[in-house]
Amino acid sequence: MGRQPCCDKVGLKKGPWTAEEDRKLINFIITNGQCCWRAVPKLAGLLRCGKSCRLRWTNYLRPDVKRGLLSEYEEKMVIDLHAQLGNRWSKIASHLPGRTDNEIKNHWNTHIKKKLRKMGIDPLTHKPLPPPTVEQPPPEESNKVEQVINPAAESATDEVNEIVDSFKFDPMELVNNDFCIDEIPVMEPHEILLSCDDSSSLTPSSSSSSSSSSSSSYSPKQVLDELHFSPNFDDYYSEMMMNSIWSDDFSCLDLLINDCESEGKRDYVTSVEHYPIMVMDEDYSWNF
DNA sequence: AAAAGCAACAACCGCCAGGGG
DNA sequence: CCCCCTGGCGGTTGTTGCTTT
Repeated sequence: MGRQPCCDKVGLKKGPWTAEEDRKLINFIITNGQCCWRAVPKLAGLLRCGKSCRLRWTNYLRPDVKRGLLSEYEEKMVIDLHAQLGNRWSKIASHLPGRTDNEIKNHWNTHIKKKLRKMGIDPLTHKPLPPPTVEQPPPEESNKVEQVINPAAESATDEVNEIVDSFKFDPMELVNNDFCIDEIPVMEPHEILLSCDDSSSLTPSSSSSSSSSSSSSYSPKQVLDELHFSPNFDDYYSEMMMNSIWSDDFSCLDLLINDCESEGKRDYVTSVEHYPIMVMDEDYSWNF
C-alpha cells in the first residue's frame, strides 16, 4: 500500500512558477494570511499542490527573504553551524535571518562542499580528508584509514588541521563585536515589520537584540532612523527591488501597490512616502 | 556557430514528527 | 493508544544558463 499523496495530483501543474501564479499566491497570502496550505491553491485559484505553494512562499516570495549569494561571513557561519548541527538546514537557516534552508542547502552542495574539499577538509565530518592513496581501500576498510600510521600523512594532517582551525568560525569574534550567533533571535516577520499605527509602540523583542536601544517604545519612523534606513530608503528599496522577485515582474508590485489594471504606461514613484508600509500583525496577516 | 559539459538553483518527492480527534 | 492530517525537513532531480571545446 503506497502512501497517499499530499493532495490530488490530477491536473496539477508542476515545474517553475509563472509570474501570474506568484501574483496569485502573494495576493492571497496578503489578503488572507497563511492558513491551511492544503486549501491555499484552491482558494487562490492555483493549480498547484499546497506543499508547492508553501515552498514557493517560504523559499522565494516571502518579503523578508534575502536573495543573492551568501556573504563570506554567512558562509563561515554556515560552515561552523554545519560542523555543530550537521545537515539540519532549517536549524542552520534559523541562525541566518532572511536565508532559507533550501538556499543554504543548495549553497552548501554547490559551493561550500567543493571549497572544503579543495582545502582538504571532509565536508561531512569537517575533519581533514585522508591523503589520497594510489589504491582506494575497499569500503569496509575505509573507516580504518585514519588509524594507518604514516608519517607523511600525519604531517599533512597537521597542516590541514591548521587550515581547518583557521577556517573555523570563532563565535568569540562575534562576542568581541557584541554579537554572537547564539544571541541571534529567530526573527519572525512580525518582529521585523512595522506597525502602520504611529501611536502603537514597538518594544524591543528581546533584551539581547540591541544594546543601543534604551527607549522602550518607537514610532516606525524612529525605528527606521535607528536602522539607518530612512536617509537612504530609496536606495534600500530599489536594491530590494533589484534583488527580489519584483525586479522580474513589476506588474506584480504594481498590482499590489496601485491595484490598477489599466494604464499602458507605468509611472513608478520613487519617494518612500508613496509606498505603502507593509505590516504583518500577530496572526500573520498582511495589510497595507 | 554549434554541441557538449558543467554549475547553480528552483522545485519535487518521500519521510517524519506533532497535534487533534 | 491509535489513526489521520498537516506542516516541515532533507535528499534528489530537473531545468536553465554559462563556459568550454
